Amino acid sequence: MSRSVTHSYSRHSRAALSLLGRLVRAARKQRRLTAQETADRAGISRGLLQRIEKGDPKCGIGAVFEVATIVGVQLFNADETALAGNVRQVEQQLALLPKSVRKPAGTVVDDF
Amino acid sequence: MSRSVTHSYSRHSRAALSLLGRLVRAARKQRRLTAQETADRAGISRGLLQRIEKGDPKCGIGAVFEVATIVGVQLFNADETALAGNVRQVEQQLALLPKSVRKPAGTVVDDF
DNA sequence: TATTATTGGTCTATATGTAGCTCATTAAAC
DNA sequence: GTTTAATGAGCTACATATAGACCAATAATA
Repeated sequence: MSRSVTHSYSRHSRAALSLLGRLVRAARKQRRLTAQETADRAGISRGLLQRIEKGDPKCGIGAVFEVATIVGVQLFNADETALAGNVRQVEQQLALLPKSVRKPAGTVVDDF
Repeated sequence: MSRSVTHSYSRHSRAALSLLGRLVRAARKQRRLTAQETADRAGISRGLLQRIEKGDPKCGIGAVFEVATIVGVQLFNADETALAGNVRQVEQQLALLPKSVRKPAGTVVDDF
């Protein structure tokens, strides 16, 4: 029962998903890696790799990032060390922000 | 039966996951958005948002990208129109590549 | 200080993602 | 032209991600 609620994704999200999938596919072929071979290296099934390259929103983000890493698609346009640095940077930035967000009093949705 | 095979992720993937989660959290607080409010807008549960901000690899990439979009975290350091352009660009790049990757004859793993 | 929205954690039931096959089609290598 | 690896798609069973509740601890406001 309880009919499945199909959620829709924003145009931006779909575009990003599609781009990432195509980037993976292009990078994989440029490196002359077989779908099966790539899937094996990533520890996933070939079917899942197909969905990833198709931009399926329901794929685990860990699997997607792993494949991207394997075929050499840079995430965040940042190399290895840059990532760690960014993490620390955002960490400090977070420390300055209040622990919990709380609406002052009568809060109108002034978000634009 | 069939004991669950726990797969491990590369350092790079984990770093990227962690960074994305922290970026989302920082961006959400800067915009003074409640966890519940953000989850509602993204059409997901508050629990899932918590996992996303924690960098859980098992979250659906669609949900992650949707949340990132909502709180204003740029994916690929590219704006809306740039994404569509990139998709077409990679599309053309793909058209030039062979349809299927096939190993010549005796193929040694010369990948580095 | 008192109040209470916000958050983090846990738990359960259900929906669904994933692996692991199968088969048909395609296209690279010979 | 022939061979056959590579791909795309579909299927089932199992593992698990997710929603949605709950509660306790925290911290922002008054």
